[in-house]
Amino acid sequence: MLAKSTEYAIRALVYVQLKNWEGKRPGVVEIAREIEAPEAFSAKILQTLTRHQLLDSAKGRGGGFFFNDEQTELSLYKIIHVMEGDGCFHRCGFGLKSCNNNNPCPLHDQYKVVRDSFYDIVRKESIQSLSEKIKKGEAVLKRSIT
Amino acid sequence: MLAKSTEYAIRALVYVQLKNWEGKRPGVVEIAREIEAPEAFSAKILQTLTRHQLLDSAKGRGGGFFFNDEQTELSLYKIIHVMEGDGCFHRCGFGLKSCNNNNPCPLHDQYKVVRDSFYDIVRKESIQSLSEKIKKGEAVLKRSIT
DNA sequence: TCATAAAAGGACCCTGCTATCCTTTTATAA
DNA sequence: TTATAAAAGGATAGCAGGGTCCTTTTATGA
Repeated sequence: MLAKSTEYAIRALVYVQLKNWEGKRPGVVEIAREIEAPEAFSAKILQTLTRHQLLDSAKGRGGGFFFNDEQTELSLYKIIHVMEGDGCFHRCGFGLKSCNNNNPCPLHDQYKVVRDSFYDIVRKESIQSLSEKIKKGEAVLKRSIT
Repeated sequence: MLAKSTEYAIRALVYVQLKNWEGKRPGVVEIAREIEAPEAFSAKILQTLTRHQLLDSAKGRGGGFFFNDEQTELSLYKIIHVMEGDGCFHRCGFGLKSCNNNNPCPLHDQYKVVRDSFYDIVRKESIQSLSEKIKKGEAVLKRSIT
């Protein structure tokens, strides 16, 4: 459903949030290791996120990634939008270009329900809400080594 | 959500079903034109479908594609399974390899609902049920020219 | 039996997403 | 003020999915 780069982006941002709450600013190497993503590719993705101002970064010694605006919640929708556009919330499940209520494909109504409920999730959930769950131990960011 | 080739496959099969009901066996050229898909690529997909026996074909003059087993419904699930496997019904929405009820990612429960309801749709709906809708004029197979 | 219409099959190309590498810029601590 | 740690950025490789083309096989109607 989501592109791999988008999945990495979300995992990376959650990790940054968790570290920020500990007063730390992780760098690319650490982030990539912890979210189990390739290092160079993670760097590219973090670059994209900072360029679009979903994230802040500090260069030079002691630098790293962090959220400057601690107030506003960063919804998953915003991240998806930056990483791959929002086509997946509009496209027809059947592949038709002009599928809508007036000109519905045979799957239109059923698919719409699925697509819309996914949309609702990514509007509601945010980097902060996901990070909270992990902090509380209700969820995990990567495979638990056990 | 679905691969392009899977979308073409479903549209092609629906078209074949509609034509079969008229007592006709359409060929690749006609099918590709009517479902608005590239001809050579459609041929590849139809080949895959017949090889997996979701569809029958007759070579030579007067040949074409058709359903031999008129009784059994062909669910969308079967088509998806043949075209791209069923990974999309099991994969974690967050990209984690070992995400499950015991080791949930922060999106696990919400995403599961979406994924499962999509699964239900493709188990219930079939080439026949979609074709019926089009026959009754409740839905369209391609952009209505108007 | 032969010309022809049709599907089957194999080889290949192209594009976009995934991923890597190397250089440049920037900030800081010593 | 200089060595170093870190992100930014550009160029490019790898690969899978999407797509094309050409040859082979098969059936049939004339």
